Amino acid sequence: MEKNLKRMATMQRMQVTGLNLFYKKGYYNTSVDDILKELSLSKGAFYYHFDSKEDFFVQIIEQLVVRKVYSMLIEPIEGHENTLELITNCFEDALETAVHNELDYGFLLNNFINEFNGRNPEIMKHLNEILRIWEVTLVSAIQRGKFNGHIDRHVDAEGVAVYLMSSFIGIRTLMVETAPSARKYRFMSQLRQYFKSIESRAENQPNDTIY
Amino acid sequence: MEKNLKRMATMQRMQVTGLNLFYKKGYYNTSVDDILKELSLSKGAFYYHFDSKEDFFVQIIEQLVVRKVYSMLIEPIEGHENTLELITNCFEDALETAVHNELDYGFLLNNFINEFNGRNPEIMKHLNEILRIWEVTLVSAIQRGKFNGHIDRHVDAEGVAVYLMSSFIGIRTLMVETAPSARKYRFMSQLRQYFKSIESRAENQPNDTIY
DNA sequence: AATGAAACCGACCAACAGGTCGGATTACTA
DNA sequence: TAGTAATCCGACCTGTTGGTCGGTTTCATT
Repeated sequence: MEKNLKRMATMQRMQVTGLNLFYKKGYYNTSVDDILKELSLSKGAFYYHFDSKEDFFVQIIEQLVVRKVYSMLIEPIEGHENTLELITNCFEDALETAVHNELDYGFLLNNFINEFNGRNPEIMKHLNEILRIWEVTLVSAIQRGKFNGHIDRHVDAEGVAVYLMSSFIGIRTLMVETAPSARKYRFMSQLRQYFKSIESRAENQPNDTIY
Repeated sequence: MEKNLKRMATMQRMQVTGLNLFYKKGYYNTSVDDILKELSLSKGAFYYHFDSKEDFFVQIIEQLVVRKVYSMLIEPIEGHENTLELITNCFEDALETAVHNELDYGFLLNNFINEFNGRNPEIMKHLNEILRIWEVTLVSAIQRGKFNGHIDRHVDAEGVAVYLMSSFIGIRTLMVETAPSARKYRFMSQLRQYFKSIESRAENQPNDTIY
């Protein structure tokens, strides 16, 4: 068990800087040597731990990307309170992080999906899987909201989920390079506006105490 | 004038297949030879007409991408009728085209922005410029709507524009590979829902004849 | 101290990238 | 039809890519 410690450490070091570079420069535009140079490691070390560049990236997805998406977009909306509020805060936090991130290149998933779509089905499978989990999480959050009475019973949970994902993916692209903070603010305002339109009507009036 | 005819024809042929390949495989992942092979042309012909691969791409943006965005997203919403309806129809058409496009790789602008962001400022300048024009067009459409009385006077035009762009960019990513038609339908439903929430109140009631 | 496995090094390879260039074709003009 | 300019060809150059491999270092165990 403890033998693997060094192995794990090296692999993780590679994966972390690998993800950073892939995110910054793109997968196809980042060479294995680029990553190795940053780590002062050799080709031998790399191919000792990973079968290929592709295998390396798949492991990055499974080890790092999945976790990132989980902690950023999945777990924050798994509570049982007012789900619209949960989602609002979740998006707010995620976008705020992006604003303060000095080097922002947009939504990780979006970038990679665009890069691999139609080119690498194997990797696309992994990326789509993450999207699917996000979607499922959102759908069940909306349904919880409907059950809780926070969301109007007539709204289409799947529709709302798709709409939310779309807008989030898009705003992350729009926030790179051009007025991220202002755009975040405008986006959040309109998101709240939209949420108001799918809230249960009783929510807006004082006569919602149905106990 | 007529001398340039052949020149123009060849250049355009190169640009058209160039754009297709760049869209399909990405800029960095498409070699000049790839394009030339498809056209049965030689390196010499390419570098006779274009200074470099980058120059080639810039010209593609100016000649083809700009026009595409214009005819697809700008011109359709420049009318003076109910602008929310114009935008709805515009998005509907654009997404429908995407659904029927056998090989769809997402929103052209989004793909390229993700690929060049942080890597090629020169090209990013051109892409951001197109985004800006789209934004301006949307903003003035919303303002026209407010003036017309179709849109509530209190809504933030810039906010709506950003929200619309975001959602469109995002849905185009979500429509690749996974249930494009269903997602398009859900998206459009929610877009209409959102639009209802920014319509002028009088619009929803029969007592809106203010003449 | 000896040993053997795990971890790492770095020279090397074939394939391919963008770009050059001297020459061959083609097409227009006189 | 001769000549000249526009167009195109394709061998070639230099640098980079993902990947290989024989060898060296590191380190726990005996």
